[in-house]
Amino acid sequence: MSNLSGKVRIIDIARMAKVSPGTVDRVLHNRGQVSDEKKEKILSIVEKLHYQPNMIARSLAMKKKFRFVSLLPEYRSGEYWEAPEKGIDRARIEIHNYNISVEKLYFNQFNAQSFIAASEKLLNANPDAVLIAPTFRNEAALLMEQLHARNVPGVYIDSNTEDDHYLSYFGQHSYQSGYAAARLLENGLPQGAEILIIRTIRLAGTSNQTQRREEGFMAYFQEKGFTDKYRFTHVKLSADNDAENLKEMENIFKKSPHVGAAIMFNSRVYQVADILKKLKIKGIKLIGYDLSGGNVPALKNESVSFLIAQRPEDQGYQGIMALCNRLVFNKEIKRINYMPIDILTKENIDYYINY
Amino acid sequence: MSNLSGKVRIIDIARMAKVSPGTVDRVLHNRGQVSDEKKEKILSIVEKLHYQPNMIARSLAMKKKFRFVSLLPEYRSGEYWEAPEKGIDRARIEIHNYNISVEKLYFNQFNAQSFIAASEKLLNANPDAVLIAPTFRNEAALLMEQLHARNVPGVYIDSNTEDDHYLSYFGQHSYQSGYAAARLLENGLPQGAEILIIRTIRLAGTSNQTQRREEGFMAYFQEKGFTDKYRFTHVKLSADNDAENLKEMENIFKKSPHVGAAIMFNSRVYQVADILKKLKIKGIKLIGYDLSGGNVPALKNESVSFLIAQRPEDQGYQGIMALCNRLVFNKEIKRINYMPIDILTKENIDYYINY
DNA sequence: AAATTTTCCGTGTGCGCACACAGAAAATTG
DNA sequence: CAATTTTCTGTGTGCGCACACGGAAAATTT
Repeated sequence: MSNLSGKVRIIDIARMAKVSPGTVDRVLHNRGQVSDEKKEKILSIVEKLHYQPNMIARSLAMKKKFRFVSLLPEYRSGEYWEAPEKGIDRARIEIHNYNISVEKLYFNQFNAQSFIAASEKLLNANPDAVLIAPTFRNEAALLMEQLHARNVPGVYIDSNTEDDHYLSYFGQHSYQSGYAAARLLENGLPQGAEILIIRTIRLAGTSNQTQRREEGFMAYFQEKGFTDKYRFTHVKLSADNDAENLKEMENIFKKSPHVGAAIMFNSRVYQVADILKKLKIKGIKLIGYDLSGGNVPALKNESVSFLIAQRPEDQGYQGIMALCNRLVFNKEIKRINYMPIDILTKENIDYYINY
Repeated sequence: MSNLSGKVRIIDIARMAKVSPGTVDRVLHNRGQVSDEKKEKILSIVEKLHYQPNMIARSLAMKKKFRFVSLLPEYRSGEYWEAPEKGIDRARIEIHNYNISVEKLYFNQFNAQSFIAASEKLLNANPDAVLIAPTFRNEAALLMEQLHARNVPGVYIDSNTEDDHYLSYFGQHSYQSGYAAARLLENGLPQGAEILIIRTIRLAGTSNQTQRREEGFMAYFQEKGFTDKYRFTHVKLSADNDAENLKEMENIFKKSPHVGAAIMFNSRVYQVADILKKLKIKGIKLIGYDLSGGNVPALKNESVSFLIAQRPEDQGYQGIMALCNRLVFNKEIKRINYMPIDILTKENIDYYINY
């Protein structure tokens, strides 16, 4: 080669194959119009020299503009879904010079109809790639199928569906995270203690995510043969009626003096912490999920013992980057990407915030 | 603007300021040779339009080659220092098209002289930026000072020194990680239990890293007023004499029947797990650091309860990327970057490996 | 065998920027 | 005021690649 950096360029290959750069280009992009003879010669040289296209130059030259669209639940400041969006923005800034734009669409996570409406908008936007939080699984699968038919790659974050039309998934192994939570909860718990499993009643039904977590949680005790060692009580709280929730919890503690721990599989364990505080009940080991909203102060003031987190910002970031790697850099993308199951305590949480 | 993407280019600014692109270039790079009048006009337009140079195009055009050099301890496969190097390699591949090369130098982490020798090699290599694991703090600080005098930015990973000539640091808050470990160890431990604090004797003396961890660990018990609640026993093990270590531990357990937990602040807790297994001692809560070597199987077979990890791969990756961002993209770099204090158990470790 | 179509291939241009060079304008000198 | 120096500014080239265009060579048709 005659270039300084020692990197193989198209023109190097062209010269070695005694053809023009244009011909090499045609081979590399599979655009045909090349005789088999020259094609094979070029490919063998590409192989031998381990040619790697200079992505910098490629993206500078590329005329094509990519349009990414994300579809996430609406949120208010401090809520869970702020984090994935932050990750998406970080990715956007990083890749916007590759002629990639990222638009955002939102739906109401308690209203399937709004998801459907947003889906339509998304399809009309004619995206080159999409990132979806499939809160409504069936509707999401339907959308993904349509995208697949149009050859538009899509990634899921947070949870995935059972259809196999998506390019990639970034999220937690919900079952295993419940299993890990069980271990933390059980550690040091006295025999015969009562464990509260608290759910929030929702119009839309229990999410698949929290359900799998609960399954994993229970599996721990079953596998260890601890189902008789503790008492499990299921509690249902309203999503909005605080007064009623207070009464409900008061009743439970009246009936059960041996409650040792409680767990909540969604991101609102701080509400339970609040209730316990109001009832002046102490010494209950509380475990919840995610860094959102009131959970951080609750962990810091020790009313919550552990939080299980799932790197939501990374999910957004990596989801977008996967699409970029696929479309722009033509890389292979791993299909299932489980995020680490982060265990947060008062003592280490500071190093997870804004990391 | 007349370009499609809506991005401001140098030529757009030139046209608006009624000058040539070359003049704008001179202003942007502070190369002088521009009249104050035009300079100010150009700068005001740059400001108003929020001009952001296209880094893609810049790096394609840039003639300058950057030479990064890393200085890490030598290691054998599976050992701790394999991870940072993996991160460095990942960064290297990602940035090699920006005309950045990364060379690696090594030293023997038990021999200060080898660090000094490697330092000399490093300086002779005339690097544009360096990444250093300052195992030998004084020697590292000296090296950093010389680099600083030559205007060569350097980052520390793993631990840092007290000099202030480094650009940035990526590593764990050792003290706090010891504090967090204490919390995990104490949870569920019965009153009066004995806690073993195990060190490895080293010729080079205790590393600053493990010392700070131990300080944080002890601080937890002091702050909580638990110093009398438990008994603390310090144990010293040889770095190589397994037979002697076995005898030493056997003696300890003969004398102390109430050992409830043990902690080791370096990455070799699996050795203690081995010893306990040979002595057929069970029910001891063992806590250690890092995912290296035998620690992973020890955690998985439950002979170790918790491992504290510090994302060594990320340290290497982010360290190199920081240098790249500083030199190539001229970005501001955060000086102190504490890595999350990851808490690993049998239940979540799988999702940290190869993440 | 000439005309037409199809297959194949080389050349040229531009992406946005850095940087070299030449040349114009202004300032200084004699 | 001409000659020289200094200050300033515009033009041109290339980084490695994608892609359009035009045209040569071969294959096919008339």
